[in-house]
Amino acid sequence: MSLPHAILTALMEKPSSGLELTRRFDRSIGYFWSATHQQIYRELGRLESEGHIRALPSDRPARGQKRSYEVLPAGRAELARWTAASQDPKPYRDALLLRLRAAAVVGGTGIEADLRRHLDLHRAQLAEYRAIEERDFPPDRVTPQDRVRHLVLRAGIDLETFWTEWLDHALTEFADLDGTGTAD
Amino acid sequence: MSLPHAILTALMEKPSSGLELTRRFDRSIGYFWSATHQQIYRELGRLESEGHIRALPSDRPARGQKRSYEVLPAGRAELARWTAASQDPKPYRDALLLRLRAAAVVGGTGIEADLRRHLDLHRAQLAEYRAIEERDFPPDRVTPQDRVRHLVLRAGIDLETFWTEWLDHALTEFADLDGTGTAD
DNA sequence: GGCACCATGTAATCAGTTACATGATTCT
DNA sequence: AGAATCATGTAACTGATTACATGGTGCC
Repeated sequence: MSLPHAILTALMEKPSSGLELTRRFDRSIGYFWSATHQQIYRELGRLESEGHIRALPSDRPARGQKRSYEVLPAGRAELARWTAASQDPKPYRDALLLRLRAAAVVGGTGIEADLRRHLDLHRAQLAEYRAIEERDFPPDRVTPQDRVRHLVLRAGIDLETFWTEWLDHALTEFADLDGTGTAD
Repeated sequence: MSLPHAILTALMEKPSSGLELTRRFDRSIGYFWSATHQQIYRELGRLESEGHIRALPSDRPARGQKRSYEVLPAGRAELARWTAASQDPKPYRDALLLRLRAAAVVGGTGIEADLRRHLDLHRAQLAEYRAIEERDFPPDRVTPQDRVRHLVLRAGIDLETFWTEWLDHALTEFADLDGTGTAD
């Protein structure tokens, strides 16, 4: 039950239409909570019917017409409640690690090319995060809000750093294995 | 489409019944691909009807009776195919980072207790992984299979290390903020 | 017989993905 | 008028979660 709260957060930061939200989910928010436009429109409908958000009065309701939303007090209260509530971490799932374990059991080195591809993707993501850090978080002018946001970005940077290092290490291991034989 | 392959991998390592698989998913495999017994039984049925696995001949089919499965050649081939196929990484989702961003916008420190709880959980997981590393991966006797498995375990250890460090850092940031005021 | 535990399932629901549909606006 | 793009949706499906149901075995 996180998507509605992701949308509430985004709308608190700045009232937006569905498409604008979609674009923002492709950038900042999507870095840790991705969503497609279909999900977003469906959820905007729910949030409105629950009284958590409302369309800006200036926007008349019509298909193909832009409709921007803002958060109502009830929505803000719900967001604060959810933020403070205790939540168990979701069970972790990682297809790449699973595939590596599978590769160990079927004895395949066919996964190597994809490891390299993932390494490139993570390197690119890391570079993007670092660019954001330089642009948006200069050492001076740090409000409490800025510090929390920087903390979140730091998690992204450190995670991508971990993956690039791990994949790099994995690839050298595989290079070794190819030399000594991998068949079961 | 990873659960069937997770089950195939587990069954390749050792033929098992549904409940035994469930227990193994609570331990080793579940560390990067969790599944409940309901999912597992459903998937075992599918895999059997597709001819990827079969019940061991010794087990007669009856409700409440143990039924162990083994992987057939077709299942092994499917697993090898899937292992070598290219797959895009799934979009990342992390509720805790989302909540932190939400906290920044509603100005709440109520999330602190849960950060501490998550820190404890990650510390415990890290300790468990390290224990497994010491028990199952002594420096000597390293077959290629062992090296790949160690690599996977290393990913788990490094990820948990990252989270404990990050959460620790986050908590000190929050301690600072409480001193200077966090309200928006 | 009653209870705990082993073992296998069914059903309902929910969140996320994929494919497709439709209207409005702007540019040529 | 046609094409591109902006903008909002519908529908079908898949995977995962939650709650519940049922039978079997061993033990007291």
